[in-house]
Amino acid sequence: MATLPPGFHALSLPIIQLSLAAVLKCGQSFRWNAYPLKITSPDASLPTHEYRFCLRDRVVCLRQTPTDILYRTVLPDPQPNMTERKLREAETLLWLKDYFQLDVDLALLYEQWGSRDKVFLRIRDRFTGIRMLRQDPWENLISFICSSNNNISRITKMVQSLAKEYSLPLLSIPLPDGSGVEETYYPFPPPSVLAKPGVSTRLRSLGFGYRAEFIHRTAKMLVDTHGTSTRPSQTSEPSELFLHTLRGMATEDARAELLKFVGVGRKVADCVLLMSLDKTDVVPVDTHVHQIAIKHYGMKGSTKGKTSMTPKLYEELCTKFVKVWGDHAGWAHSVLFTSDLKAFALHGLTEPQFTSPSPQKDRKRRIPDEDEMPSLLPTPPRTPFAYNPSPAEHVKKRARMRRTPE
DNA sequence: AGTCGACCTATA
DNA sequence: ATAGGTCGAC
Repeated sequence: MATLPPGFHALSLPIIQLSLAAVLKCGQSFRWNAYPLKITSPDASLPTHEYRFCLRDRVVCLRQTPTDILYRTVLPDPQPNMTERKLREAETLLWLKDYFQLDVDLALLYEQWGSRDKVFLRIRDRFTGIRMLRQDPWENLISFICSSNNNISRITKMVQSLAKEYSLPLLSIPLPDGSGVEETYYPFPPPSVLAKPGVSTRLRSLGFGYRAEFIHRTAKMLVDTHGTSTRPSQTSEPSELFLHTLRGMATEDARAELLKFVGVGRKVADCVLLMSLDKTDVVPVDTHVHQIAIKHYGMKGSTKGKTSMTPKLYEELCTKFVKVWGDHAGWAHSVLFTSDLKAFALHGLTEPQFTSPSPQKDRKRRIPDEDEMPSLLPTPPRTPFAYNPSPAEHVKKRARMRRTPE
């Protein structure tokens, strides 16, 4: 590290402990912005991106080198004096350590997961530095209410528009690419704001769909139960504090509390438990995780015909993964999940690049074969269950779809 | 107690 | 047709 960019401080941290690029865009938090930096020379020791996140009272900017996290605090005007700024910078450092849970030795966890699980061994070197964030429970809860029947890119748009619609702009600063264009940042709105009348109608018109009512009603439940104190503008509301207290509860009790909210089923509750309530062993099971379990961990089910996610099956999958990975099973799950996301992304990126005729005669949108889907590259062992003896129904449906080319 | 259809919307 | 599901009614 020769010189630090203006305003930045360095926190020594091997990239193996944290990969910002992987962690901030893998569907844990939906409110980080990533900006490419203009590259003058292809130097691997220089950051390629800047990442920004808007907290209640400041914007945190991050860059990463192989050996350090570079961080910078941006405060709204008027700019405080030097001693005050030092204080804020110290707060940001504390926030970083808490948010990224830097007390947890990720290299050690990877080693343990690898020794317990051969499947994990195959991917660990290609997906390093993927750790669980320690998010704010309120924001996390609302974000994952948005996640039902939804994909990451739309969830991201929804959460961002929620902040923009219901929070005042905190500050504006230029993009880091030197273009001079300014971007405005909005904090995540507190429960009292989303509990106000008319919110669900507005959210619907913003494209939240049936989740609009869930969000409004959940916010209302919280403020009706815990009240909304006259807050001196920059502190947490009672509802938010309540959600924080779930961290001190046993997993089952905390889960029971979360399940009381509308739009919160087992899957969403488990996401919140894992991502903001310190329940490191909780594995949120979705269709994707189910597929991974079938393909690589010998769980029953077919990789094609859709098996419905019954509560019983959900429990079975949970227990299975906890048995495989141990007390940080939820963390390990996140690594697997991210590697699988990457596998999908690769298909989107590499396929159109075949300029020369590929050996497979380019059918448009051909379905990837079983073996190329998983990110677990080096020949995944074909489990007895991975083969689906009767794909007939699926094939038939596809054939019919093709017949309407208009 | 399990199972089933509806639900907003965008995209492979 | 499905995306990291949940709700309400059998």
